[in-house]
Amino acid sequence: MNFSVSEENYIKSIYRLQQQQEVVNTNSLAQELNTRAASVTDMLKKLQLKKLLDYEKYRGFKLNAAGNKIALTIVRRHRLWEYFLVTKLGFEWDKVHAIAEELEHVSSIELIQRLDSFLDHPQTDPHGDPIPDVHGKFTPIKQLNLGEIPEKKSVIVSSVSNQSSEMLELLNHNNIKIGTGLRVIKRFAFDGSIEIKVNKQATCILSEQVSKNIFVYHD
Amino acid sequence: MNFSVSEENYIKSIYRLQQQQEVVNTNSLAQELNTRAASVTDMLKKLQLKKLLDYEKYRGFKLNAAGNKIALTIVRRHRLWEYFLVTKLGFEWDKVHAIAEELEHVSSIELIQRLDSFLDHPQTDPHGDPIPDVHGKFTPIKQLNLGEIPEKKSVIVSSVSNQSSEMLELLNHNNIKIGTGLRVIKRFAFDGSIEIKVNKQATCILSEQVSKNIFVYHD
DNA sequence: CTTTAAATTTAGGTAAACCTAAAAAAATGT
DNA sequence: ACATTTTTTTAGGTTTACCTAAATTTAAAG
Ligand SMILES: [Mn+2]
Ligand SMILES: [Mn+2]
Ligand SMILES: [Mn+2]
Ligand SMILES: [Mn+2]
Repeated sequence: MNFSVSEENYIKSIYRLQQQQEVVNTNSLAQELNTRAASVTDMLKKLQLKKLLDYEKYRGFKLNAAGNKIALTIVRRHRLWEYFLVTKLGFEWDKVHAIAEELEHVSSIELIQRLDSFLDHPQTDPHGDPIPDVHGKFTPIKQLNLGEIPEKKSVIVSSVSNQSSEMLELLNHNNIKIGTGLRVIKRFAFDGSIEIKVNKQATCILSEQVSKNIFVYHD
Repeated sequence: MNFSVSEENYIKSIYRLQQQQEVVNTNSLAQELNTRAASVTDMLKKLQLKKLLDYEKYRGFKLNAAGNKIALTIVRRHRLWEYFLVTKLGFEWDKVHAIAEELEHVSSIELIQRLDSFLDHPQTDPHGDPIPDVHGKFTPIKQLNLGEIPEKKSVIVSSVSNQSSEMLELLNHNNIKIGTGLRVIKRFAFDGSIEIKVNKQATCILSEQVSKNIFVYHD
């Protein structure tokens, strides 16, 4: 089947919200998509008619198996394009999302296959999020929150949940990116801030607000 | 200003038709866009309102300076993407047009600037058509038709006006592509066919139908 | 168990981009 | 010049994806 840009955006947003809430509700989807609840209801009916959605009036909704598969192909396209934009065209990570939001709707299957080969089958996008393969499969890295790593433990940055320019600026300043090795030196109970060593070199202090947005895995 | 996918497709098609006819008429545009005359009239009013078009009811229409500029940026995007698809992703030339037809509508200006740099500022697309620069300027190669090159003259293939798979197959078979050197050995008055030497090596016979679609410049 | 508040859906409407059929204008043939 | 054909426009629909405002359902509070 073939989907409109709007349908694809709805599907992807529902998928995203499902990572947090088992069942999605109308208002949160409306907020996510910058639209109104009434518009969401319209689209829900359409997606249900196309058999991508489990939906009961007033009770919330979620993607069924078919819907999930579609969502994963869109996520795959989005993240491959983001990877392309950063590694080949030299964009900073905070600039790629909006562009990938458009590119992800280009529908050629062969295009994505070839792009994937050209990029050497990357496993994660510039924000550390996993890229599903052609069949929608991916290995979710088990994410530990830097805010909860105890002192003296060494970890590697796997992803960052806040992908704003401000966050990027802060991380760049401290030479932290996806794949960087960190060691928690000291935790300050007073404000939740932590002192860390970056790549076995410089140390720096991160506020709790920052460390909560950084996800890591064990060394 | 910002244009819809539909508006951009109309603008580009009008531009294309203007290369052949000074003033464009409703029916030919409808045919070009696979739509109906009434739909074209609707869009003409809109483009006129947006001041991109010189248009007088029943009298035909053409892009004004502003419209032309827009057209050239869309052509630029289209051809850069085609070049990317062929040189980086390894597509054959007959497969890229439809995909570029979608990619050309991705609106980021920085994307196209960076893509252009990444590709090393190519001058022509895979079909030999010139790629306009950021300001819409390009040097139109003066096109000679292979069907009119006299015997014993050597030329270089600059573009091919029929970009079908069938044409590609025939050219591939004879090792002819953009940039290939050709020498006209003999012209046969009987059917307009010509014997040519390809890259100073093998010779082959091209029908008039084929040679008319190949454009060349002097060695 | 009501009453009130919040979430969701329905009703009815708009704009973009299409369409068919009919009317109007321009071009053509004799 | 006038009738006929062709081209183009207008009139009036449709579909998609939005919207606001009102009605309905569910959840929360007293
Ligand atoms: Mn999108
Ligand atoms: Mn991402
Ligand atoms: Mn297009
Ligand atoms: Mn081309």
